[in-house]
Amino acid sequence: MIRPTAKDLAEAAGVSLATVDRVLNDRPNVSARASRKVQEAIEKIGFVRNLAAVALARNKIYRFRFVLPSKGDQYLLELLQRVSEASRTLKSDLTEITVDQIATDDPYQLSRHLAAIETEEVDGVAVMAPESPQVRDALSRLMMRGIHLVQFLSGQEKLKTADFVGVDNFAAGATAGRIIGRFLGNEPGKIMIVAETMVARDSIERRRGFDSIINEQFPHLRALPSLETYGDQSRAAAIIQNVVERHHDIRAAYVLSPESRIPVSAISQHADLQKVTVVVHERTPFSEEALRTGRIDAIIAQDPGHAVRSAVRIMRARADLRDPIAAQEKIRIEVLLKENL
Amino acid sequence: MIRPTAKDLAEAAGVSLATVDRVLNDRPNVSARASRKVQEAIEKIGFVRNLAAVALARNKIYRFRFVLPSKGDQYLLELLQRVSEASRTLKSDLTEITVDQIATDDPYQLSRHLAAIETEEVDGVAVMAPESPQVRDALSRLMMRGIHLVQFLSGQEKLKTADFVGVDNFAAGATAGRIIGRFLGNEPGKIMIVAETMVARDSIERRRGFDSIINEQFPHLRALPSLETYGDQSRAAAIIQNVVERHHDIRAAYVLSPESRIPVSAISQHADLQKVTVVVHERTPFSEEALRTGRIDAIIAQDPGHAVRSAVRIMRARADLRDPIAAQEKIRIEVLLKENL
DNA sequence: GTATAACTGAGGTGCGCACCTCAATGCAAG
DNA sequence: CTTGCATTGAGGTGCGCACCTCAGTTATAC
Repeated sequence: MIRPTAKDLAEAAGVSLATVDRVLNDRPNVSARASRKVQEAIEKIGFVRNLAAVALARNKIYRFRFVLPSKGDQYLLELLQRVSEASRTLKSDLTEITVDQIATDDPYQLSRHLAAIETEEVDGVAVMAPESPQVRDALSRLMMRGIHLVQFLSGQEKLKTADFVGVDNFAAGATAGRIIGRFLGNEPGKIMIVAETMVARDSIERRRGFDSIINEQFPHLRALPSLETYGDQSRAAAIIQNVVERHHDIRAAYVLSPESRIPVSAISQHADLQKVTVVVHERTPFSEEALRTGRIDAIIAQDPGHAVRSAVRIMRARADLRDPIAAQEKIRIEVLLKENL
Repeated sequence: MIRPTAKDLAEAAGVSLATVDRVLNDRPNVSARASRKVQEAIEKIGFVRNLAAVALARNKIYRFRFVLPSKGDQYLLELLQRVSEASRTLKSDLTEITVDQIATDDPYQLSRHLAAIETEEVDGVAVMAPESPQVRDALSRLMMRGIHLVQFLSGQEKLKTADFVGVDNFAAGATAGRIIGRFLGNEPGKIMIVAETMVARDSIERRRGFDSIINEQFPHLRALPSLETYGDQSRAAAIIQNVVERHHDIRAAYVLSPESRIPVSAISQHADLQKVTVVVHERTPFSEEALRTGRIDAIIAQDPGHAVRSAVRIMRARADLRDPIAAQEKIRIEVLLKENL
């Protein structure tokens, strides 16, 4: 037999096609005995469902939605591009992807937006938004309405019943710590730490991971308190100037936020910081170029293309009531140097 | 219109379904005018083929084959597992994957094996085998017989018409060089380099990449001539002992080969090499454990799971006469530290 | 025992497309 | 004009499965 079909399966199991269908699709009104006979026959003849036929017969269009921030810099742009790429590629797979750009830092607005998503119009939602109790509740309600949720690349407390796509930020921070610690060697010194804002849970976790490694493994180094740029170029220059004046042995800088353009520009322009080792997060056109030209020394990244595709695969699996393949969906913490860009 | 079908397309283009079919599948006997009308209608109504229906109608089973070495250590095992995983997952996608394990280091045997592959029984072949003129010819002949070839993770000269899955080994070596160079700091010292054999093109390219970085960027370090273990534990211990006796300032070790168990064990056991920085290639249960326990300092890796899935996607695309999505198929050179394992 | 619920089988339809046949039309060369 | 070939349309079949209906059967409760 070339490739057994459901009909062959029915024959092998000694039941009718209708019963095979009931078993395969978990429909009610099947006796334990019939179910067992079908299961055994599946093993015996090596029946494997033809997913193409399933998809065609179901004739279901999967509708997934990405909820992303409305403002950001290059990293957000990168992400949007990856989503629209995936959207194009997956159209032929009966999958339609839409993007909502929301002021995700306004919990009220975000919650309202999530509440307005209709169960009928969407099978899964991937949300990238900062932590807040209100948002967490809105996400829970979303799931209770039967919409599959993916917490996407963002620093929310993990909801037990939701899937998560992204890296462990504590580990990412620890990785940055290891890199900086090893790159600096044995001489003592201080490490400047810069973030857009320390309200973001991502940054907090990275900072904790970073500190844990520096304190344990590199006690001769000292990580300074986090500076916050609030995404403002001149403020960044000012606070960095201030720190440099107060500390004369700054040997490294670690940028916690995914958008590194503003802090790195400020650092590069400061005369006293030409020789510091700089580590940032996320690959963007800016950080890539900075790594090439030596303005920074390493990037800790998570591939946004992988992340998007992974989120879609997970939502797709959930929509089909399957479990995602965990091993395949793990997003790696990448360490990028000039040589492996 | 929910989702336009070929019938809708025919209507919009003002032609028959038969002509639409001819255009969509590049069949002969279509006038330029008809073809243009269909193309325009595709744009106009946003027609996208339903791949599930295509797959079902074609009812074609894709048969792909991996040709892998018959002997190896943990890295080979890892690879075999990933292939069999993919094989299981893809059965429902009408894709059957088989594995041939051949003494790939015997060009004659390998060539004969490749020559024996029938066009009828296989749509694509992924070959992992070392360089040799005879093998290269056999691969060319394979392609001329219409079988799609993927050069898989191996150090062959790239054939222009074949696809390649794997990393740039020169860059991988350079990355190792950068890591070791930065980890060692400014003090001068020597770097021991170990390989199973330097006949393998992978090792040669890595060595070249490594040297280029060390020589240019870290001139105070010196990379010693490559040692060859030939996969023999006692020989490894002996040659390493020999090198240690002749050089008293060895500060790092770099293992070129994918199988690192034997050289790293020898290094760990040597009293004078307890503090050297060790960098190896490929993640295996052994190298992972060694990184965790601090016996090695970094792993330069390429994810075998990704590689396998990528090879399959490429063979699938070629079998459908599509082009693979290059951006998605690029295998990254990963830098693994204890923190981002 | 009977009433009821739980199960089972037979059969049909349709998903969107590939692939095939056959007849009909157009067009150019001679 | 005829011959021959390229082009086009109409129509049909089948891929493997989901989903539906309805009649018939078996187990269970009372």
